Amino acid sequence: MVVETNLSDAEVDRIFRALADATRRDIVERVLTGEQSVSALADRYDMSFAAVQKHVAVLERAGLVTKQNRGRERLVRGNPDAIRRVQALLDRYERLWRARIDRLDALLAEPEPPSPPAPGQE
Amino acid sequence: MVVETNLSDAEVDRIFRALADATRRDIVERVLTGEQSVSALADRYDMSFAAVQKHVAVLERAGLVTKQNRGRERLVRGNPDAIRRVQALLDRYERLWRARIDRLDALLAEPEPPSPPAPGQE
DNA sequence: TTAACGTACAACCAAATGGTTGTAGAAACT
DNA sequence: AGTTTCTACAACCATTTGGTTGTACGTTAA
Repeated sequence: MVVETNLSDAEVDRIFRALADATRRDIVERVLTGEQSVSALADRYDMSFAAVQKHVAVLERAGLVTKQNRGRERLVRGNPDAIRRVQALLDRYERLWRARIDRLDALLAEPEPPSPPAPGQE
Repeated sequence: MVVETNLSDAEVDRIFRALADATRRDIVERVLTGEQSVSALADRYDMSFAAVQKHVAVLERAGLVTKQNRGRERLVRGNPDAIRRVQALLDRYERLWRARIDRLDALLAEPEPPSPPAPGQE
């Protein structure tokens, strides 16, 4: 499965920043397990309703959660696409590192010492 | 391959916060591809040396890069372990979401309509 | 209709962030 | 020795962040 990675720097900024807070990560876990209203979420944390509301807003701006109106409630649910996009980013980082290790391994396997060889004139 | 996930909230905070900046993500890419001195990195960005130095310090505190002394230079290199740990975190999130989808699918597959059944008194 | 609930939003505050300049020290070059 | 290079770090500043309280409004319940 190929995941789209067309994310601007600012979008990636918002996603990582949103995940850089334990309360927000906990909210993401809860609403991935099952959707919950903002006040149901707020009951679980030792802070004001408005503070939790702000955290949800940060997650929403980052695209990590969506809100849906039901009566007077706002149901918050997780957005798995955003999570996959971040995973794709980190996969890319790991591939870059792996390519570097492979290059170093190739160098170590060479019989030649670190003399710059001016290649193509063997 | 099983990746250790014994990270405190504060450590995860630092990792995500470190990645929530385009300059720092670019630095991570560069030093994963190959180690570079701080001043070599600073030449590539339109900001002061001290600013780049701060960015490297943020990455180092998050464990995403390490620094090694070579003469008067500090060689910065990426730490792939940290990247794998974040991937493991996101994998966990995605598994949570998948479990939720499976549950919803199971509900939809049930023949019963959404009548709250007062279970055990059929 | 009135009261209670769930939410939105503004105003405010302390602390952290991301940048700057300046000073200073250790290592390398002439 | 003197100078340049690379780094470290302090001080400062504007903006953002993460929390608070208070007010207002739509929705549900009595």
